[in-house]
Amino acid sequence: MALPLPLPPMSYLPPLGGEGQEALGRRVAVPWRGEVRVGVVVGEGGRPSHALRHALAYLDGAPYLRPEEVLFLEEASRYLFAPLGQVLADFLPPSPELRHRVRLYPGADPKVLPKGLEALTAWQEARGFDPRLLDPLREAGVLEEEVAFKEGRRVLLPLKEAHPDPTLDRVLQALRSMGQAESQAALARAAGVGVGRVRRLLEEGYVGYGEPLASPPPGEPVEPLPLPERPERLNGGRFLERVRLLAGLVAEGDHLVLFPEVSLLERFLRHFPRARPYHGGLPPKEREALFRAPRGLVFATYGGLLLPFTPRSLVVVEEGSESYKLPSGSRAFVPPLAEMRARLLGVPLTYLSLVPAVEVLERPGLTFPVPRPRLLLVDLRRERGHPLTGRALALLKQVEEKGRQAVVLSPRLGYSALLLCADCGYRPNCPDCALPLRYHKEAKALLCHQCGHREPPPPLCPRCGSTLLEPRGPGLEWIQEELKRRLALPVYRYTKEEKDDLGPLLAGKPGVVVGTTALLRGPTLPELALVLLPYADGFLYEADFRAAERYHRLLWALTELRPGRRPLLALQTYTPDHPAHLALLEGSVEAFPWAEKALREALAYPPRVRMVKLEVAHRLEERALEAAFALREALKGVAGEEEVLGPAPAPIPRVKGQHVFHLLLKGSTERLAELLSRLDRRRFRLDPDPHRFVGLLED
DNA sequence: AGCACGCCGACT
DNA sequence: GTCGGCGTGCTC
Repeated sequence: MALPLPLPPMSYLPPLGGEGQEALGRRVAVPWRGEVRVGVVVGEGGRPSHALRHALAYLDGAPYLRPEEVLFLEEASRYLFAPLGQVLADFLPPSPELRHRVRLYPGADPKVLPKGLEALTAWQEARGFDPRLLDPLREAGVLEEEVAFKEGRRVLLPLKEAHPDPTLDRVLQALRSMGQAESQAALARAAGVGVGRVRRLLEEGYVGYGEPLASPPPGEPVEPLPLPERPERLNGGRFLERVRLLAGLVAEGDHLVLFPEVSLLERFLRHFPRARPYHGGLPPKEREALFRAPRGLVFATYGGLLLPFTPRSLVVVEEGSESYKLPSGSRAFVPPLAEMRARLLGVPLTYLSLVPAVEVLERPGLTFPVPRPRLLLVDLRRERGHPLTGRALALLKQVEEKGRQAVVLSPRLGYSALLLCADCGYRPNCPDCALPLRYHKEAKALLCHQCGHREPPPPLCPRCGSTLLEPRGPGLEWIQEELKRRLALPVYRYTKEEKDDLGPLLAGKPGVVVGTTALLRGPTLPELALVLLPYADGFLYEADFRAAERYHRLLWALTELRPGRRPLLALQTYTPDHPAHLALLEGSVEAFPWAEKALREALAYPPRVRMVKLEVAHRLEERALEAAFALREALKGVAGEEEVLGPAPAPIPRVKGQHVFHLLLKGSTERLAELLSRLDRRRFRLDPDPHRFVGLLED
């Protein structure tokens, strides 16, 4: 039985009265450290080395997971170097709440009840009793327990068309126009009548309780673009062409389509009336319902991988997206798991994306022609003007004159202005992280974007006393202000945290939006004519080997910000001849990934070998370094020179008051498992497929 | 993960 | 003498 906790499976005896029943894949309630928790049976039999406890109850009539899903969990656990329970925790939808009642077995002597538990001669809700008192009774076998999932939330639904009584009919029609009501009182309020009227309708059978309605799927279907053969990857094309290609791949029968994030899933969903969404944003009931009976065309985020059905095929959309990386738990990167799932189910898998990930390049596939981007490279080594060069301003002026729209993209808030001394080069740092503090003009404060540390800016340079201490670097706020100063256009802001109402823009009014990459997930601007990156290199200067691949993918994604038309993409950059730029000028989505792949081959980076990251962190640098070297030491004689990299300080060596060191291990899954088995897992955190090297791993 | 236990250095 | 951080073992 596996609990959704970072633990390997544990053994229990079947629930009393449940002996001999099929158990594999069923959910069970079990006593766990004094409380009751929900787990899934992942195996049967075995020879226990100690006395086992009884599970309390099966929670489902039929298995919740099939043997196929259990096998997948086992394989994924091996692949991710994570306990099976961790994988379960990552992929299982959250369990509904438990209703747990207890009493003393009717035959038992009430004298066994300790003080305070006398009430247990009758059924009682288990919560409210100290689990530490209940557990001994359970152990002694005198506690009768009843465990089941709580009844789901039920809503009021109309059952008939009309009611002869006009007053009651008004209430009925109110419910019909609402679709459903939370409660009798809610309906009465909405209809402006007393609850008595609603109760009458209920008694007469005109309304009744039922499951909440699923959200209605809108959608204008597209003409499918069928292919003679099913390729393993499909790239390029326009967005709508990829939608049509997908429609061709999943034309009939059961299919599972994975998306990196909900916003992209919904963009596709508009064209697939047949598709059912499955993701964390759905009401739990809806999600649960699909999990219990998955079929048809399912559009899902990563959790869809555990849906207990065998689709005809799997499609992974935008396999290179960073959003496939789970930030916590097993820290899995999803596409390889999708591949594993398809292999175990014996069904084909297709990657569908604009720019192929380096990892999938070698698969047989099709790349469709892409409209050549309109790219303008502004060389910051030659052009004057900061943060906006003369050329950039001229472009913005054009947008203004023509009454169009522009997007100005800043590389995260973290790159907002730095406070720099023009005399001595002094730059204030965060006392807890080894990061320069960012100057936030609106807040008139220096902020650490990593840990949130905040301090007032010094009036003079603390090092040389100069008055020339001022903000430098094109931060989002600075750019926003500069735009407001130079343009008559309204300026909007769009970040993950702060989303201005873009209503006027969506209605076609002119304006400029300043934002982060959150803009890629935002609404489509109908009159978008210009996309400007005032500091394109900011996206490139990140300390990991995938930074360039990400940047290239970002540029291509920007060319699709306004499907159907091609806004001008203007980049202010110190490296105009970067291969990613050349690839766009060439109009090739594949050229850069191929070059990148060759580079990775030469350096023995993924995908040639797997790489895992071990992270050691401590408040004291000495201790962190010591622990990191201890890991290296433990591998001495076991691992070869080329299999271990580091320890090295993390790109940002101090985060949240902790000094961070990394150790990288390279090799096959089996080899890595062997190396990791030599190490004490409590001494480090593991990332089984690192994509970024900045920051601390989350739990 | 979360908890108990024991060790050890630090400090009122 | 006590407190808190840290390593270790364990959960069925």
